[in-house]
Amino acid sequence: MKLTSKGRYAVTAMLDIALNQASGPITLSMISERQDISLSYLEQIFAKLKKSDLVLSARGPGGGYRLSREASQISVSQIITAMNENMDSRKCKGKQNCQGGVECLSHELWSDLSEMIDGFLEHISLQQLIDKRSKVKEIKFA
Amino acid sequence: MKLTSKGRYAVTAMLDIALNQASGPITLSMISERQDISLSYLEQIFAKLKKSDLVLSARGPGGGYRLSREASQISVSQIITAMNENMDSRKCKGKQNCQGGVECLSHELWSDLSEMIDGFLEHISLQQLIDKRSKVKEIKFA
DNA sequence: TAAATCTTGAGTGATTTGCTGGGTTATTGT
DNA sequence: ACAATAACCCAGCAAATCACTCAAGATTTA
Repeated sequence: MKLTSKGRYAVTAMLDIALNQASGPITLSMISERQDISLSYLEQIFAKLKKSDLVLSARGPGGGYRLSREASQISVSQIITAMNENMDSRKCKGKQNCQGGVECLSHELWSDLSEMIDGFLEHISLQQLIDKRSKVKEIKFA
Repeated sequence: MKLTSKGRYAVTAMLDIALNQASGPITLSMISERQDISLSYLEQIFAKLKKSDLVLSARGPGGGYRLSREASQISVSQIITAMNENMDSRKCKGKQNCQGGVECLSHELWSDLSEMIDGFLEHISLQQLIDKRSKVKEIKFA
């Protein structure tokens, strides 16, 4: 789980589509103007979004991008994960004496935390971000 | 809220101290060996950790670092925030027609999300990571 | 055919990453 | 006093990543 500005751009772009796709497919030019993200950078981002089946594309005039499914069925976690396809999480490579011993504990704890963050973002969909702005802030922990 | 490998290193190092400081201050050399992080990089990281008052240092023989307070009083959020001191979050700079209009909505939604992630990590302390490994995985959402 | 749009790829300056290497202070034990 | 230990400090540096530009196709619509 990595949370960079690239992921932010991706979520922003997906939100833009969710908010505007009622009137038809959204072109990258529109997103570029509205969200102030360069066209070519959007192209890179959407190549990954499409690879992960989060958007559908249509070429030619009148074409553009649409969400591949309802906004309620797309989680923030899925979008961010799509950006870091080459996940590292190499655990203990490069260290010989790290076979489940105490040295490795911190690594395991970190990957637990990473899973927790991922699980948290898995519960937040685009639709939730849009609809329940005030509500979603009140998420509490057991 | 930015979640990079630097933050991971910092959390790992803090966990290492929490797990080992019973026998006295922990030197960076020890962390370097145990966690396989270069000494100089640790120095950079601990400069920030100290600046944020998350650790105490003692020089000379027998010196090293200790947590500035109990592990239960140090949240993951605090550690990660200490790494990205120069937080950007520039919202809508560089765009004229973005004065609370529809164009800005995605930005607001993202910063809501960012707050949510931060709030989530604020609820997770080093001690929780260590103690309640199985328990903490069962955090549920309202 | 012409225009719109996605698709692909090469390249680029700026920044960050993670590290090397050199020091300087402050503290401790002998 | 002296030497060893350790935190501190700083300059640089290759590699990676970031965010972007530019250019050229490929596909669809009108």
